[in-house]
Amino acid sequence: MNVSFAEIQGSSSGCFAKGSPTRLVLDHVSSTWGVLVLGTLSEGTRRWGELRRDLDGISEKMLASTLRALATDGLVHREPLASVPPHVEYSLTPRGRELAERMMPFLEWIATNSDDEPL
Amino acid sequence: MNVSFAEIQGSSSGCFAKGSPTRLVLDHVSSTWGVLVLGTLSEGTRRWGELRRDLDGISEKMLASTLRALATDGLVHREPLASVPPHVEYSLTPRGRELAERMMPFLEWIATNSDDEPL
DNA sequence: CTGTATCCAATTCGATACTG
DNA sequence: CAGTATCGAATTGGATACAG
Repeated sequence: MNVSFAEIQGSSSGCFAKGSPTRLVLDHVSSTWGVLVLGTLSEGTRRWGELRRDLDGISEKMLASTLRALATDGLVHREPLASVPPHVEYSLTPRGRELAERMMPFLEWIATNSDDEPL
Repeated sequence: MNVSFAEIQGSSSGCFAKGSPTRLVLDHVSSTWGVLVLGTLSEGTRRWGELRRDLDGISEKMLASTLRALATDGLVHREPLASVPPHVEYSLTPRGRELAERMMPFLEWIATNSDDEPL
């Protein structure tokens, strides 16, 4: 391993500590829907209704709060279109794309190693 | 991005779907304490009491259930030592180490990009 | 020392209904 | 279409006490 966990933690004194900004982002991103929203948006821009369909099983409440959290963290961009009927488009910010890229190898490993492996 | 989210999802038909083994592991690993336990164990073997001290703020209940979940997933190895007083050592399995390695770039990015960045 | 059991508070989440 | 408001159910999480 080229970077140790201790080094990461030490890099900003008590990072991942309860209440730290780092920890907040970690919580947002590592939540069930956070991961799936970021993954879906990594495919491209989506409208509210599309996200709701793609993320099968998500409630409107969770979709709203997940998007708001990620937008606040500067990972997701919200673009309201001045049209009738109203449309809003969601996409990853450059930061969001960076994060999503680093998340993929991780998700890929889980997908290929956790769907049937015995123990 | 070299691997798309859609490809990952499609790779095992409905992976990350609610109730799938993949989703279970994702939930365990992406929980607050799951990440921190894996990170700490990536530093080396730890005893129960050491983990409790290192993971400041964790309750015995959460430590127990997190360790049990990760052990069930085959990511953490539990080694009871036949001694008095009793000792138990926890360490990452080979699979756990693989996962931890893939988690590090991700954690590193959050640590360096989310501790002060404005927006 | 290493846990398990229990109780209780706090939070999360989903379903539904409703607004701009 | 794109949300917000509200309520209740379910889950999570912590503190404490206790057992092997």
